[in-house]
Amino acid sequence: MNERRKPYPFDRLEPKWQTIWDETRAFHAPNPREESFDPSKPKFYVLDMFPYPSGAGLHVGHPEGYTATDIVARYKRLRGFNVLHPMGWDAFGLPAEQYAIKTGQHPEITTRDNIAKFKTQLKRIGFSYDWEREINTTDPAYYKWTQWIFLQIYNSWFNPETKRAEPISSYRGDDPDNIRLAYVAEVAVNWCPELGTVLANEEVIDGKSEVGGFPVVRRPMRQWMLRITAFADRLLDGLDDLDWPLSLKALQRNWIGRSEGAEIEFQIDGTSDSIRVFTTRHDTIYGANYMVLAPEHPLVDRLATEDRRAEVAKYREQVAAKSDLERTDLAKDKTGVFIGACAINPVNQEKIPIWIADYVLMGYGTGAVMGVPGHDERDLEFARKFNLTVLPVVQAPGKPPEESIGFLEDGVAINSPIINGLATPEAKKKILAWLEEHGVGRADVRYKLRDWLFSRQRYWGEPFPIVWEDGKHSALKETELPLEPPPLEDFKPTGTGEPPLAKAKDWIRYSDTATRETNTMPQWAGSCWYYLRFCDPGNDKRFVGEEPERYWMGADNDEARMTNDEGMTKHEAVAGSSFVIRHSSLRANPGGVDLYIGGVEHAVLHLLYARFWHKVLFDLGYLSKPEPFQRLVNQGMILGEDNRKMSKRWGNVIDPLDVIEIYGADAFRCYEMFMGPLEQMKPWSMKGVEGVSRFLARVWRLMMTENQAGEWELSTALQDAEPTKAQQKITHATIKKVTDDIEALAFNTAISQMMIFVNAFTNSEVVPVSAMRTFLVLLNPFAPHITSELWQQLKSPGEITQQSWPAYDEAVLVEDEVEIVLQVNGKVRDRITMPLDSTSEQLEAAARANEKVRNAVGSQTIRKVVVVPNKLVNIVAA
RNA sequence: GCCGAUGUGGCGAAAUGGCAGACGCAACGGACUUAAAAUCCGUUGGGCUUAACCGCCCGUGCCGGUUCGAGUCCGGCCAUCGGCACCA
Repeated sequence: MNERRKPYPFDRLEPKWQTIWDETRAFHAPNPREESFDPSKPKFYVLDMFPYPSGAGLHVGHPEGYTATDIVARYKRLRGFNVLHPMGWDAFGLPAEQYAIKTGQHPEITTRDNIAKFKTQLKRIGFSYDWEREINTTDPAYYKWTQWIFLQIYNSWFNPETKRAEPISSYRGDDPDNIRLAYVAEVAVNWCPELGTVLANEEVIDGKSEVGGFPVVRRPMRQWMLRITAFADRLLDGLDDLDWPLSLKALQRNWIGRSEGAEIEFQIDGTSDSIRVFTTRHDTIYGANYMVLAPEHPLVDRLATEDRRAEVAKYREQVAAKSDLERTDLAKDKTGVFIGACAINPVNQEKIPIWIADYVLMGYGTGAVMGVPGHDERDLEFARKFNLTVLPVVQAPGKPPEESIGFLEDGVAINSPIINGLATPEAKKKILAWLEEHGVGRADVRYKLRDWLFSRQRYWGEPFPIVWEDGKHSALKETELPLEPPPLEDFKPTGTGEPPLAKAKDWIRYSDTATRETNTMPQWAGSCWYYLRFCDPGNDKRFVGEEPERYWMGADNDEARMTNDEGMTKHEAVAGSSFVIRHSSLRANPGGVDLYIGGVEHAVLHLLYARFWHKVLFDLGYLSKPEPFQRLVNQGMILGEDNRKMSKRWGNVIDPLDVIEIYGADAFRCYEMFMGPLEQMKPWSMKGVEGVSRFLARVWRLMMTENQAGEWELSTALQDAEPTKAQQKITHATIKKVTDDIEALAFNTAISQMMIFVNAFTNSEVVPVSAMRTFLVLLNPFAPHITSELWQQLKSPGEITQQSWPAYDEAVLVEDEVEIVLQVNGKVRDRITMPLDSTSEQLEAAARANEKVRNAVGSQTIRKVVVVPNKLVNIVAA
């Protein structure tokens, strides 16, 4: 069987150019003070979400985003930018550890092998990364600084006055451990028995672990938490000025889940205890005729009356036995028990019974709600189930009170003495004022966001730089970093919740009286700041040098420091004018990572966590900008040819290296970009790759022909000739279209235009070299290998990677004649050619004289004529 | 239920409110070839009409609106996908 004939020799020239780029450091981005640094060049930081190097190697999803950023990086270099385009490895994580448990091979070895494989594969696609900046989160020289940043967080608190993270030294209270941004707390955590570790809320999907899909149960444990909730408002406000997909901003906003309402205090009848509830509908308080506590609420034990105790205990047991999944699954049917005690409704002094029910969650608000069955679906369901009275207190527009039950929107208050007749917003204000006046309530804001559960019971992660003594934790000294994990033979989780590191008895012992923390950090820790490390990866004095950080992360002018998003939340500031000024100046002065492309799956994980760390480091004065990623784009998923998600199960997985073997890296890159819009989900098609490969082969044959001996040589059609007018026009039109499309990340249409260009030159007897050189530069970011080779074959000066991006001349694009569309009543009747810039009168006259127009108008009267110069004439007749 | 995205040929898709379907795939026809592959040239939304040319009608999920003119803007539905989900 003959070897499949290659349409052009990509198998030779692609490795050739990859070697040249490596050897000439073609894509090294110099830092300030480096010899080759050119201060006159503007910077551009274009970043990929660095991969977890799994054993399976690259799949076609990775290179989609990577190709997009590579095109932008190469394009920006040609436009004279100093481009930071780095790559690295997010290499701590469960798969390597689980593999280690199965095979006994140390995760370090697995990780090293996997990285080597990934790197080879990425290089084979021809990405223009600055490999001198490669980083690896499992490298002690890297995680030294992950640990160091953790200590910054540990040694900080959130000052509610300034709304900033500040060093713990500025705290004047008596128990600093209570207010640290990294703290230890006993909380009901997500415990995954199968994985033997706890997980963050963000890592639990439908009651199952995101990794592996194993069941997760609630279990109280002492764990490290990061106080991300303190930053909820700033994380929310910061989104406004970011150039991110709206859907992604919505995901984060949703996840943070801010709601404004009131906290109201209810006295417990016959005791001095009180219970606070949170509500967003304080205007409905007159309808509150019972109260519900979460079964885990700490006051339940105290408040339950003797005769109800057995019942209460039984219910609490039942609830505790349910997994999260069951608890939400059985959501339809309300359950609960009366605990015997009553509360007093502060507005009317009515005694209302207190229940516990699992539809109230301990984790949100105060773990207690006032039951307003008239205007809350869940409360209504509960009241109906247990035959509690239902009183309408908000009248729906156009409906009588009795039909307003179940009405959830804003209406008019009824059956509510203080606020009767008031529209909901006013009613809320008045009730709140009343509650405040009587000292039983205040305005309050609550979030769905929980503090970040930051410890894991794993081996393959960053150890905490923390020691324990007498039940108290303290930080390691900076000089003791990096703290490396102990060498372990047995990585298995203990199953008890005790971390594997606890098995290393020698390692744990810090001194005669102190022991090391044995938990490790979650996989997300390393990726929270890797984009900063890329700015200065070799620095062993600082996590990132000040000057490289200022240069690459954007702001070396004063304006940025003055216009950060901090100090006041937007919700407060919006009342004053300062917000408007700040808002516009932020927009005018973007910074940070200029373009960040990656999958949407990190919406409420990496992208939220990294923003949080960034803000802490910003507050502490280490960073130039309050936000890390100015512009973010999510690439769409690539499906299998059968339109299903690629998976082994369906046998529809495409291996990029197989594709490159047959069609070459350039064709692979171009096809991934030609498939459709970057952000869109789209199915793979081998036929499509073939089509793009044909296009590149046509580019090749435009300049090269095969001689008798089967060798490629320069085509004789190539000449130092002046391009014809038509050739010039198409060349300039292509420059314009490709330039605009790259800026808009519309790579599919850029490639279409280049296909049109090539089609126009195919079969030309004379192919002007100048037009070809221009074209090669345009195509270079997409297909860097073939264009580099052809550039050299054409004996062009220098390297193609060092050319400047062509400019187009608008004048060349101007036509002397234009086609005018003739419409009658909006329907196209004919097309005529007219001189450019014909007057409206000339166009109208030509239209009226046109035979097809006259036929279409017939005996009707012309009512109106719309003329769009150089475009169309529409005759309105009736 | 809430939030978000998407609906255009046989398929992937184009289209600053102004010629719907660019470009590519597939299909069909032709040239080259002993033949095939490769390559090049052409046709290709649906329908009606015509011997043929010509000519006409319909068409961007559905219904309505704004406009001289709507795939595009507005209102209301439907469907598919993604996220959140007893969040008070």
